[in-house]
Amino acid sequence: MSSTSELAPRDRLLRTASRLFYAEGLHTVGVDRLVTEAGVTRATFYRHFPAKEELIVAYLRGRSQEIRNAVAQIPAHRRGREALLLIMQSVAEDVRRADFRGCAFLNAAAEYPDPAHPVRRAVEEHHAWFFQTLRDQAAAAGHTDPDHTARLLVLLRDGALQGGALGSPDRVGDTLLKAVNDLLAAAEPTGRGDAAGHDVHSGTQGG
Amino acid sequence: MSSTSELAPRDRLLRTASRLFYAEGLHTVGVDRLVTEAGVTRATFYRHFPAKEELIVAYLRGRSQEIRNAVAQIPAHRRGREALLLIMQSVAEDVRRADFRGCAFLNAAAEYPDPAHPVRRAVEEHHAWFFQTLRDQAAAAGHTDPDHTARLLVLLRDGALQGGALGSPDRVGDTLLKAVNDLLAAAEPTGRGDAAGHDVHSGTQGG
DNA sequence: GGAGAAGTAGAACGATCGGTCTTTCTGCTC
DNA sequence: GAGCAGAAAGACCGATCGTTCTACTTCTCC
Repeated sequence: MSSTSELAPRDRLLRTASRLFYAEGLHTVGVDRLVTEAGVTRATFYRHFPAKEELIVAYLRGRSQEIRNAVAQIPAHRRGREALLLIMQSVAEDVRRADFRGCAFLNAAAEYPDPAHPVRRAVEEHHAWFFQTLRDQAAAAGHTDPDHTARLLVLLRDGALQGGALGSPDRVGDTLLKAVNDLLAAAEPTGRGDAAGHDVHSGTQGG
Repeated sequence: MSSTSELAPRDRLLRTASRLFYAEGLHTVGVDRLVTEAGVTRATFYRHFPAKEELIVAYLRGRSQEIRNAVAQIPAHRRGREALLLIMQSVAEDVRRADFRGCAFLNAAAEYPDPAHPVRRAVEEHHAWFFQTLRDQAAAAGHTDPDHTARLLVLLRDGALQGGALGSPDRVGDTLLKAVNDLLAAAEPTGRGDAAGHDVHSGTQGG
C-alpha cells in the first residue's frame, strides 16, 4: 500500500525519483531502485523517459515549478520588500525541515560539473529565474541597485541551504534571517520601519 | 612526461585524485581513471589505500590541511578584524580561479548524504575547524557575539563558493566582499563608519 | 648475495550500472 | 468481439564498477 500506488506510472516514477534523488543523490540512485520503489517495470520506465538523465531533468524541473508556484501565490499587495522577506523566510523554513538535505539544484550541480550538460542547464535555469524574481522585487521595493540586492540574497540563500545541510539548521536559519534584515536595511532606499512580527504562509525554497 | 612523474606513487595518486575528484566529482571518477592518470597499477593503489573511499578521505584531509596552512601563515599582528578580512578575501580569490568548481567539501557532502559516513565526517571536521577559526578571530576583534559573526561568515563563504560555481565568479566575489564589509561593520564593537554608505542601527544585536 | 618490501603489468572476480528485449496480461475503443 | 496501446514481469546485453589475484621486476638493507 504505497502512498503512490494509485497514481499513474509516470507520476509514481517522478514522485519516487524526487524523493530518492533528493535524499540520496543522483548517481547513487540507480534505475533498479527507481523502478522497484515506484512499483514500475523497466519497460515502463523507458517508455516515459528515454534515459535516466531525462528523469533527473524532469525531477529538477518539477521542483523548480513547485517553487515558482509558491512564489506566484504571494499576493500582489505584498510586492517589494515584503515579498523579499517572505521568500527568504521560506528558505529559512526549508532549512529547518526534518528531511532537509540542502538545495536540490546545487546538489545536482555538484554531481554534474559540465556546464553544457542538460542537468546543469536545468539548474542554471532555475537559479537564473530565482535571481530575476528577487531582482524584480528589489526593484519594486525601490532599491537603488536591485541587481546587487538580488545577488546578495541569492548568495545568502545558497549559503544557508548548503551550509545548513551539514548541521545546526536552527542557527543557520536564524543567521540567514538576521543577515537578510541587516543587509536589506543597508540596501533600501529609505530608512525602514518595522521588520518585527511577520507571519509567513508561503511555500518552498528558491533557486 | 607527466608533471607528477618523479613523485612517489602514493603522492602521484593523491595529486591525481585531488585534481580529478575536484574537477569531476567523487562518484564519477573511477579507480581506472585514477590509476591510469597517476601512472600507477591497481595493486599499488590498494597497497596504499585499502579502498577508494580512503583515498577520498585522504584527498579531503589534504585539502583541509592546505587551507589550515594558509591560515596559519597570517602573521600574529594581523589577528582579529584584519585576519577575518584576509580569510574572506582568499575565498573571493578562490571563486575567481579558472578551475574553480565550488567548495570541495560541500560538493563531497552533496555526494555522501549519510552524516555518519567517513567522507561526511571529514567534511564536517573541516567545516567545524573553519567556524572555530573565524570565531577566534571575531573574538580577538572584540565582537560582542563572535559565534554569530562566525556563523555569518561561514554562511557567506558557503554561498559564495557554491553559488559562484554556477557562473559569474567576478560578481559573486564582489558581492561576497561587500557583504562582509557591511556585516562586519554591523557586528563590530565600535561603530566604525563609512565602508559603503550604510547606516548601522546599533539596537538590533540582542538575543 | 639473499630476503623482502614495493613496484609494474595485466587478467579476472562478482556486482551493479544503464539500457533493450520478449512475453503476457489488462483495459480501452471501434 | 477485434484490435491495440500501456503496463507488468523478468530475462538479457555489454560496459563499468570496486576489488583481488598471480607473475615478474626492481630496489633497499642486512
